[in-house]
Amino acid sequence: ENIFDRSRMAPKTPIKNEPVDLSKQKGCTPERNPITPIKLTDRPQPDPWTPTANLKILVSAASPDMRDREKKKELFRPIENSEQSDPPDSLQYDMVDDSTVDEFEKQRPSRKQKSLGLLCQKFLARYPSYPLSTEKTTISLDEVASILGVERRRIYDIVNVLESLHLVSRVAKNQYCWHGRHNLSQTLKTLQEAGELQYGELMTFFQQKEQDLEYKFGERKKETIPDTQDRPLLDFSEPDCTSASANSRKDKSLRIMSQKFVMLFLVSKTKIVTLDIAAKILIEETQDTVDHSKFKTKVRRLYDIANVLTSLGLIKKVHVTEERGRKPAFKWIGPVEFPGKTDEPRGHSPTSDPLPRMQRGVCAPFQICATGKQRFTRHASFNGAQPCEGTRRKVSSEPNSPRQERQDEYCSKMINLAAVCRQKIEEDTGNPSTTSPPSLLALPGDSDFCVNPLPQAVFPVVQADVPNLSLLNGVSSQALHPPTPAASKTENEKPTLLPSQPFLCFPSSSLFMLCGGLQENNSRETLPATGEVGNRSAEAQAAVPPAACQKRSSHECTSPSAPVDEEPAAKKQTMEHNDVPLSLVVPKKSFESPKAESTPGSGCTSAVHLEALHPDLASPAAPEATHKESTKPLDSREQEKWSQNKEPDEPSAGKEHTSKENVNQPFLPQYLYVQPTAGLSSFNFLLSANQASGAIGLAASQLPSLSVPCVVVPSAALASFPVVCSPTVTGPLSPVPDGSFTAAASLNFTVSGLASPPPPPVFIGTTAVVTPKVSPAPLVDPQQPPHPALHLSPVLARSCGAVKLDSPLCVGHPVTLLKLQQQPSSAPLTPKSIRPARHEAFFKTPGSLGDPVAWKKNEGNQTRSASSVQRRLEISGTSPD
DNA sequence: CGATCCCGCCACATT
DNA sequence: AATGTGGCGGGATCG
Repeated sequence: ENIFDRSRMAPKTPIKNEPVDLSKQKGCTPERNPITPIKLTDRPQPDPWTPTANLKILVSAASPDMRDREKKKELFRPIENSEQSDPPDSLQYDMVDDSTVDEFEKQRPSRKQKSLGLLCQKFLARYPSYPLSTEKTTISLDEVASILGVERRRIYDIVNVLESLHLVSRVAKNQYCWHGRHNLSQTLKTLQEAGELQYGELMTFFQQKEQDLEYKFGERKKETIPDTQDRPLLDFSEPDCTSASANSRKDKSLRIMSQKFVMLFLVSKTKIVTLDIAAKILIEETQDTVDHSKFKTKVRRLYDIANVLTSLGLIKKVHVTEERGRKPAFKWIGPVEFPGKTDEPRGHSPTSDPLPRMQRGVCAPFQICATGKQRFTRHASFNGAQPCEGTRRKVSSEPNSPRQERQDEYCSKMINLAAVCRQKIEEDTGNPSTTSPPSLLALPGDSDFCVNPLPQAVFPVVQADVPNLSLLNGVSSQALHPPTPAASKTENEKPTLLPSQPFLCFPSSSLFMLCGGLQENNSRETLPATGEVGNRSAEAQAAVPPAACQKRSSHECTSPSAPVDEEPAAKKQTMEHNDVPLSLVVPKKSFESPKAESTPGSGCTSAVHLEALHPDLASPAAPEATHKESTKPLDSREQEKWSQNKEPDEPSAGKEHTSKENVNQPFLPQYLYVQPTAGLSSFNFLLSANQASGAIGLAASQLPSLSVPCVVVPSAALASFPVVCSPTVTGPLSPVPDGSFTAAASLNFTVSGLASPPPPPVFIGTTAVVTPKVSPAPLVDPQQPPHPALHLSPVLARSCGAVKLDSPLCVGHPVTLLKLQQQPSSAPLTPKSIRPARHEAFFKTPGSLGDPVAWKKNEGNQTRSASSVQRRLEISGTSPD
């Protein structure tokens, strides 16, 4: 029947006249209904039992004219209900009862009948799970709403979730395109990958924590990255390439939330996620304070999402009994493996690039990049991610180290994160547009960065991991790539598929540690210099309200930070506590806390956060590359990259600096990301922790531009990408004076000329090291083993079970270590210290780093602006393809 | 009484 | 300005 409707659905003219309507109206006259909630509507109409008839009517109603929801609701609703439970209940009110009604009525409303889950089922029932490719089904929201007898609002809830899984995509104003589940596995796969990056550790942490801590080691699964962010990496949906913009608003948090929620399941070993944990994890930001209310709201939304997912047969409700008692939870009952790829036991298969094929044809949300068409989406949530075609640069530093591969990925991830962060920041600051606004920035460089992977070292080991990376890369790339490559000429970029990676987001907060290492914060001061350097950046700075930044920082600092010192213990405790809604904290706390300490000097304590990222190990490229190549029409450049990746061996990259030896040791590459706080808002820096201390300051002068350890990104312009850098060796920490550091950095920047003329967006220095304060001494405290672990990048974690322990921490709050930890942390830092942990060091540490990373920016800015337009256009564009 | 989550106000975006 | 979207949370139901 539905189908029927559909066919007809076309806007027929409203038939209002039809008999039915009349009856309805009668029954439902608004007057009464409005007030009395219930059911009047229901069965008021006597008429037709034939559902179809009703449908028709409804449909007609749906037509634009009708749009009144009220009417519709009332009218329509009945239909569905009637079908199901026919009893038209309605009525107790006599009036209503037309002929048949009578007794049945009462039941009506049970809430359940109106539940979103049921509604969703009805909705899904209308469309084939696996529609023929040929037929494209469009869904009219109005129509559906009327048919199902609900308000549109509810349909949005459903559609948003479906959209997050790409079962549908928005085509136009009130219209969605039904894709069915063809792409579902792909989407899930993508989400899984992204999820591992984002939440892997977290989940592990939580879950384990509950159960045993021990295995952690063993597992490999999720160790990856700390969740730092929440961003929707996946937004594949639209990779608006250019746009980036997007996003401005809060866009679809429901959609994003939905993806994240799904990721949680996919990442979870048990495949069971409790609501409270999900809520905690999903509450992004610094939640600290987490208001109870916020938590509550989050949970409510999760129920909405869960209802839809349940209807899709992807999850089911269960209860978990834990210490505290039984908690509501959901279990994933959907596919675990995803076809497209080969899965490996562990996980990823080489095929990482899932996207390509399918998507293109269809409305496919994701991909696009290649074609450049993409666009549907509205939100650009990830813009940040966008890759950029424009320009990327690589900086290479270290070529040879075996680990480079990882680095690449790592870099890419970072990049992604940065993008995300940027967005976030924007949002936070309230300056939504920050990025975009600056037209100036528009230059490619500004917005996004891309990393180039170095070709280099490869370890056998890596392979295992690789898959993930690759996947990620693929994804990210997709997302990233802007359709038009704009002018980047520089190196090769990959059009779409770069191996780029997923992104990590850094919280707005200031500092992060990536991949373990020490770090320091500082920077603020330095920032200015950089700012100057970057012309645009400067502007950007101006634009960006420092205040905002600070504000944020302050918040963070203050509230959440609280417990710092006792990280370990405290954390654990907290973890355990978590019941409280607020609990989110746990992770974050640790997070912040460290920073607090660390920053002491630096002005804002709050500002600095550290996080560890782990680079992915795997050399992503190979498998992917092949696939991709075949699949997409990538540019030669991409291929080049690929090739490089594939053949990591070659050192061709030539990077200078790092000594391989150093490299060899698997350090974790550490980066520091400094948020621009106060005045500096404009730039973000990343420093590699690893490098020798001196490096930074000295380096500047000494080092060639490339070598620069730090990266500065103009925050404003870029939108805040935070980061990125190549790690190098760890260095002892010399405390480098910030100022000096800065200077150096700035110099490099300039010198390097990296900055593309336009904006000097980003760069990465590899070599240098910065580690100021901490004593590098690797004294590790025996006692604090954990910390070290923390430092380790997630990667390590993977590789090493040991690390894992900490991982939780890491995940959540990698940061902490910083100050306090020093020792401990330091330990990790030092290669030696690291060593212990790393079994498979290579993976873990990208340490060697030298990755050449290239960043690119996109022109995104401009593009972004177009959002609305894009939406519409997008589709059209794609379709042709 | 806690778990669920319907309902729809209302802000913001798009037309 | 009208309409589309969708965040959000009060408060009703369910169990």
